[in-house]
Amino acid sequence: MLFWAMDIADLIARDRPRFRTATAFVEAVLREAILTGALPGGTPLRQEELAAGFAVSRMPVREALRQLEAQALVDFTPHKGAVVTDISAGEAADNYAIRAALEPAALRLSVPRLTNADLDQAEALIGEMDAEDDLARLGELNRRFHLTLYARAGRPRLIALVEQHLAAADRYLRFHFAALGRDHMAQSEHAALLAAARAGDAEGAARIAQAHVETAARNIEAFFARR
Amino acid sequence: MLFWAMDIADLIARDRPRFRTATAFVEAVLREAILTGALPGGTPLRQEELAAGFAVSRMPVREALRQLEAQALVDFTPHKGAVVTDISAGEAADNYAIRAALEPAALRLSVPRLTNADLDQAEALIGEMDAEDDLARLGELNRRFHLTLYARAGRPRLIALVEQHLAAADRYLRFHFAALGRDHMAQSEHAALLAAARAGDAEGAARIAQAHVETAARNIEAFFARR
DNA sequence: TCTATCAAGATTGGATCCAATCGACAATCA
DNA sequence: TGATTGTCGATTGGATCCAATCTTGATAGA
Repeated sequence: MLFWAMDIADLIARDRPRFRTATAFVEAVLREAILTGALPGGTPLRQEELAAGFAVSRMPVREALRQLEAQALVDFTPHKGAVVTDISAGEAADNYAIRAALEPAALRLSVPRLTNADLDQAEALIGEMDAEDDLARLGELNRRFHLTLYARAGRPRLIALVEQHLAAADRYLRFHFAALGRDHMAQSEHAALLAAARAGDAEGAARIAQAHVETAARNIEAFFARR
Repeated sequence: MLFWAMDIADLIARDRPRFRTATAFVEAVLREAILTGALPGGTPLRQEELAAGFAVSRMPVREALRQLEAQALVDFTPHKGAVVTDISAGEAADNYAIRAALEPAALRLSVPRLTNADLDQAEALIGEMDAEDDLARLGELNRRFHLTLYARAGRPRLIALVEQHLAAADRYLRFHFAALGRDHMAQSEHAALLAAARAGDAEGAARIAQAHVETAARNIEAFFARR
């Protein structure tokens, strides 16, 4: 049977129609499962097992796995199969190095063009984060807050890259929160980031964002060192 | 028939054994063809045609196309097929924005740990570029020069991202060189970059690299504006 | 006891076949 | 005449089957 075998029937009934092809559906569900931690790093992904779980043949599964491989979410070895990429200290360091470079760049482009509606939405998201306790929701809100501030960068590929790495970082944050509880420091940094954005200070916002990511990187690094 | 139908037989005989699977082979050849411009942007990629050209079934072709899609080298539309991503001004701007952010970051990590052998190799590559006239070779040398300086960053995913976008940039550079001829300015910037690296000045190298990428971005932008 | 070899089962890679979808063009109706 | 519908060819999506490869465990030999 499958890990979330009980929910999969509902999932198919609910979400499958939203996708044009079975490949797209399988890919979306697997990515979600990996990013939320439902499929932990190191889990082997047997094609036949997944195909049975999704009630499709092995082929859409194979194509979905290929795409996940290109997103560095699974490791593919010829004739051995796919394994969920495990979250090592090295992987985390890479992720944060990339984000520390990309997110300030996105802000420099986006901040001067943000509308009041964008800024209000970002502020609302900070409020929601204060009230939210569920980790999965918190990660989602955090991502949406940051992406709202990057929305006007006008560089779709750049933003897609940021989004991808932001989502991957949720896997580390899960550890982080589990170890540290709620991160009040991050919330005050979010407020500072929003204030800079509202003031139209792109350079200041970029600096805060870089420091924000680097702080998170140090936290995770310390966590891995203790473990 | 296939675009490079005459060479494909030799290619199979020579390079196919170097790959464990047909999928990997097809993917490598297609990527090379796209990046070198042999397959220009907008070219539709029919699965059956490619399969016949590579003397395989449609399945490895499909898997290869999925991976190329995740690398933004082809656009995939359900039930319509794959098309080589065309090089627009927007795509180029994205590429350069990403590189302008990532390459300085790579240098800050790598420069302090470069060995004399690394630096000598980079210098040798500059010499080779002076002597080389073939555009394809020039792009390859340019890429190797930059990657040599990033080699000690110790962030494999970051470097892989840089490598991928550096390779994609060759498609724009092809236009650039075609329009402008050899770029002497870039060569002197390479020399300045190497000098900073030799002096152990990571920050200075990062600044030069960022300016280097931004200059290239402006050149390409101007080219697209004229066209 | 340790190592090497080999055979069987499991699992993936690749080929072929069928179904679903799209595009274009012709036919029909307002 | 113009819009709509329907049909056919082309092309992709998905299922099933076979081949190639890996893993595991048993067996033989030193």
